[in-house]
Amino acid sequence: MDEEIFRPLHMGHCKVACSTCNLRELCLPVGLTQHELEYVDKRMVATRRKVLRGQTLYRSGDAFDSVFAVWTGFFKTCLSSSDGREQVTGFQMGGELLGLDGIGTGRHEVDAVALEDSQVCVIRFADLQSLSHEVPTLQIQLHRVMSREIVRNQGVMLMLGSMFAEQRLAAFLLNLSFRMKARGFSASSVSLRMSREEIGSFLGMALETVSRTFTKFQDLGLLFVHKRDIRITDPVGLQHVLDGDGH
Amino acid sequence: MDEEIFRPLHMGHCKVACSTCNLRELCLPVGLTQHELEYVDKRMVATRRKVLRGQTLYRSGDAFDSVFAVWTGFFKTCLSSSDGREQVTGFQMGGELLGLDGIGTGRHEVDAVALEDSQVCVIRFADLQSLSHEVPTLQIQLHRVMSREIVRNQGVMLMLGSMFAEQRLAAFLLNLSFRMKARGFSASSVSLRMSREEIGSFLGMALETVSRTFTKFQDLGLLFVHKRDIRITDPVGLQHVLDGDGH
DNA sequence: CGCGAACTTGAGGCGTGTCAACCCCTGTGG
DNA sequence: CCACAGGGGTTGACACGCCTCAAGTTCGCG
Repeated sequence: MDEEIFRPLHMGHCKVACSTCNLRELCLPVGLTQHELEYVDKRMVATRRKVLRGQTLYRSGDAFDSVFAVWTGFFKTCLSSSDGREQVTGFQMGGELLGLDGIGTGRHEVDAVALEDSQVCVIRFADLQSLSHEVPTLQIQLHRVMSREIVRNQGVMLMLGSMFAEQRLAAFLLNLSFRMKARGFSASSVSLRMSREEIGSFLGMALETVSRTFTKFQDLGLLFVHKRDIRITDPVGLQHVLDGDGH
Repeated sequence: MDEEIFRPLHMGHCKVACSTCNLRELCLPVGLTQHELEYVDKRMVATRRKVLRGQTLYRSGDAFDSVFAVWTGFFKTCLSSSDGREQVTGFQMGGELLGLDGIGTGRHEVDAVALEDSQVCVIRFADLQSLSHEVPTLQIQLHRVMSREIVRNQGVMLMLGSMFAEQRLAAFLLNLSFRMKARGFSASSVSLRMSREEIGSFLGMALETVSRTFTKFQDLGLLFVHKRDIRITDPVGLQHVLDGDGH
């Protein structure tokens, strides 16, 4: 495959330093002291891996031995059932962890696919576990991340179980906007990295409904849509849609 | 309140022993050696708490300091959004853990309500964390439990996002049946502890649709319904419904 | 005995999925 | 350089699954 040509760019074994990473306040080591960070740098063997757009970071069924922190780029995770139904279960951006699904069984339970050229920090889970013995803050932080993932997924369940299409899309956009803002990007100007189909799968609706709802939001003056570029002009209005004002 | 009368029965400070618990192979300490189990008994201060039917074990917003293992009985967890929508996010039975949602923020994010008179083991999370330093198997096990919770929730997302009402109810019943069987109960004779409304909330459908689907399953010869007693006569047929055979 | 909660069943309407046509953009190969 | 194919997106017409509303039943309990 052509990708072999790019191997030198993969930086497959480049050493990673959390202490100097600009995502450290959003990522696993949140709240660690400088001293702890440097200790983690020394002890945790994390390498970096490049994943090109469309490539999978891991697949359902792959043996689990590492978790991955998104450094640059954008991912989706999706779960496929035996009969071919597919559900996007989340989108991950800088500082977010991938692969926690594999801990339970020792095998990954979902696919993780890059939606744009991306780089992840590869963290061997055995290392993380043993290191968290020595750095209690790190252990606490790992537990927090996992717990938040549980809560986040329950929020998605609320969305899928009890909202209309408009509310779901509003929730999705506001969430995306919030996360972009936390990473220093504009909260109003969102560039979607995923297709209408992927949004629809995540939100439990047909891609046509996603498209229609975008145009409806535009007609309502809440945002401007141009392909995958969204400019949110009325976040408060979007919040009202989410809150169900008008139903 | 009358419940004060029953205080002596609450066994609020009764010492709990994992090593002699008949749920130990389903609960947090799965896979620990006898020696490790006894060590856990000595070091982990777990007490037992009784929760009567309809009472809450904890509420969203409560300070988090413990996780709970269901010993006897049956619970639901539900998430309520600001505008009063409510979503049941799960049902928990013997050996399953409650309260993991609170780790991330230090406050519980959902309500946990007993659906029948129940007893839980109260495990102070700080104890669990420090003990897991000394018993690596325990730490691994905790991580597994949390990971499985994440995967389970993603399965629910698949259900809510891409299945018809019949498939959802089939999935729900088969899952319940499976878990009952794992606890030594009959897989075919299931006694529901929750109302149609609670099932509907969990499955993202109206209670009337739950009711109608039950009768439809009965008409198809898949099961017998009598109020909350379900007798599954054709689990394979139910599985076919779940798999979407016929759509 | 009567009340209310839980459940069932029916009728009708609404939200959204499905199917199809069409447009736009990009990449490819003649 | 243009023709063409293909993927992604939009829009419309229609169908259908499920929600809503309402009435009726059963059961447990005061």
